[in-house]
Amino acid sequence: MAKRVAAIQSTPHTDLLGEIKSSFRSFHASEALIATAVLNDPVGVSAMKISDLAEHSETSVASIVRFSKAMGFKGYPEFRMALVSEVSRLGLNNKIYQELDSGITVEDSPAEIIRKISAADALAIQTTAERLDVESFAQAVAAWDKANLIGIFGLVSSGYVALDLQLKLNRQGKNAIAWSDAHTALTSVSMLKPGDCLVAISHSGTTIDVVDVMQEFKSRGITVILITNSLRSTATNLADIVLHTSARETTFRSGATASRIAQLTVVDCLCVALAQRNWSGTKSALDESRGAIGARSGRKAVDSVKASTQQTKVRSRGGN
Amino acid sequence: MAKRVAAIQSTPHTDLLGEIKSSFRSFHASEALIATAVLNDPVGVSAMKISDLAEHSETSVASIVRFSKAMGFKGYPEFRMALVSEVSRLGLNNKIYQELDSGITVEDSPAEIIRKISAADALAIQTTAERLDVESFAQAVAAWDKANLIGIFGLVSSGYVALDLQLKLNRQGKNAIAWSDAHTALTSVSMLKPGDCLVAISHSGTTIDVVDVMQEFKSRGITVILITNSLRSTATNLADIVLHTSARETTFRSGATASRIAQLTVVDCLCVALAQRNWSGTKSALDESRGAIGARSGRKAVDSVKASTQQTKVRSRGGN
DNA sequence: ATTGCTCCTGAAAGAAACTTTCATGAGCCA
DNA sequence: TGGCTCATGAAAGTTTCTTTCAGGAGCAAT
Repeated sequence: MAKRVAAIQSTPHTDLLGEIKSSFRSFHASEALIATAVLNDPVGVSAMKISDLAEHSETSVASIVRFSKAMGFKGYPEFRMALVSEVSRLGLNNKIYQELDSGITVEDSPAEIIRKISAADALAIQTTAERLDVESFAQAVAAWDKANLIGIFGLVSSGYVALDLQLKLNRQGKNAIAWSDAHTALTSVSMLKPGDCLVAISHSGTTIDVVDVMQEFKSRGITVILITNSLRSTATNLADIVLHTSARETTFRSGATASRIAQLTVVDCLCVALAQRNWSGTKSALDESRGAIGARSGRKAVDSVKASTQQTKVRSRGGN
Repeated sequence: MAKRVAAIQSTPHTDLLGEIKSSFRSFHASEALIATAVLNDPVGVSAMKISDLAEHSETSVASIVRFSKAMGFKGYPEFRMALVSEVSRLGLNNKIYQELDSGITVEDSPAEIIRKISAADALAIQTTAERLDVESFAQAVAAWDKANLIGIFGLVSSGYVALDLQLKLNRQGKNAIAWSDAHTALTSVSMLKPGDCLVAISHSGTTIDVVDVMQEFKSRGITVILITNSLRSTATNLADIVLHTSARETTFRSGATASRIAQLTVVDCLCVALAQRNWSGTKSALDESRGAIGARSGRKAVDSVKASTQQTKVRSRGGN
């Protein structure tokens, strides 16, 4: 038996019922009885305590404990948990990940709207992460690290990402400034010197203002980094380093939110990578800014529940 | 408490975590601690025996039994089974989730940083969507629809989300205005009349400026909608409608980006739901704003690649 | 066929997990 | 301030699970 146990124990029980089925030949009499009971009615068994199952399968509690251990579990409760999990998983995993492209219709309920949009957003992040060119990513971080000042340019929605990026960089003590319109950006062009960076953010990569700004900065020897969804556009041709987002827009989504969320993720990754690069230097700057905020937000309205709740959260963070 | 129990018992626990979240306001201190522990780490809790959970949540085993019964179960084992089932159904127990709390270390490669952060962001969206209270969501949409003017308030990072929301609402012809500091917001308070809405966006729900602004607007009979990550705070007690985001912050992420991404998703869902409500009316407004942008961005630099890119985008927008 | 061995099996003792009870003390209203 | 209600955790009580142990079936060798 020892061999069987070892073999099964190594697997993480992703297909418990299948395992039971395939091990069936090697079961002893009482084990076979138990296995049969489980396979015949997994849902029913998953609701039974050990003594019920013993009676139901016409064996004994001891045999069930042995059976559970033979299947690689610590005891019956663990086996039962896995069975519950399996039953639940199999019960519902039919209708998941379809319909991403189906868009939103007039008949969709609020719950459906939430599900569809969040799926689109999550997918945008995942595909962006998968397809992001690590080489370019590393180059961008290096360029930032080298720069004395980082200029950031984005229009409308992308402008909010630009502001966000400025905030993040400033927070770790990096000199950065965001512009949300071409005129301001062009007026400020002499602030940046060769060796500095311009980060341009544009979903389409074709908006004329973005192209104009990139051109002007590039002509002055400034490294131009572009964050865009387009694989090939006027802007991508112009940029020194291109970071692609991968977001599809769905019906009824004028605001290109999936795209902006993907941009935020890219920006976030870059900032963390930069921070990591200067780990020790960053830590103190972060702490300083946190301290400044904490002092203000904690002034009143701290009841005991909230305080202890927060504490729990902190602990669970570090815990596992 | 009996009333609460009865209400919950009638449901078959198809969305346990959502139930916990939406009942949160009615929980007592120790119940809130337990709920927080469960929501913060459902997978971890589902593996705990009652005494472990008591210790982890800093309460007692007795409180956990009471909590389980309050949620409509016979006892803790039944509650735990349901939690296991839920976790398995949602697929939360796969490896992406497990890695979340590992944080980012000095040794992580750029590829690892990208993977970890994108996983955290995607998860924030998914859990937020899963746990968002549909009832509150629908109420918020209805309140927006009714309002003549929607005020929006958020500080710093949340301020960008506020601006974004304003943009989205304006785009569909809805009168809305965003404020990024308390002084401006309070100065403008008389712009809103009873029946109008204030949307407050705050990750923690404790920042004093946010609370002040909410209080002032509420006292004037304005419906206050709050988007926050905190389950219970001064702000949640004050708000008429609370929409919860579910984002955990990881090491080295001062900017609370996962939280902001979750906020954006919520905002996006709300806007789409509102747009859907006024389908015909919206369509023309969207077309108008698209027309205005198109005219500008098409002015020059139209190579064939870019043109086809844009066409693809337009098609995908209108197409599905 | 009988002996002796192995190893499965279930009963019961022992351990662990869970539930109930009850005293305490915090919060609230008069 | 006093009396009330009610949430809370410690500990006793109950249920559920695990381990131990003795009985006995199967099998091989003599």
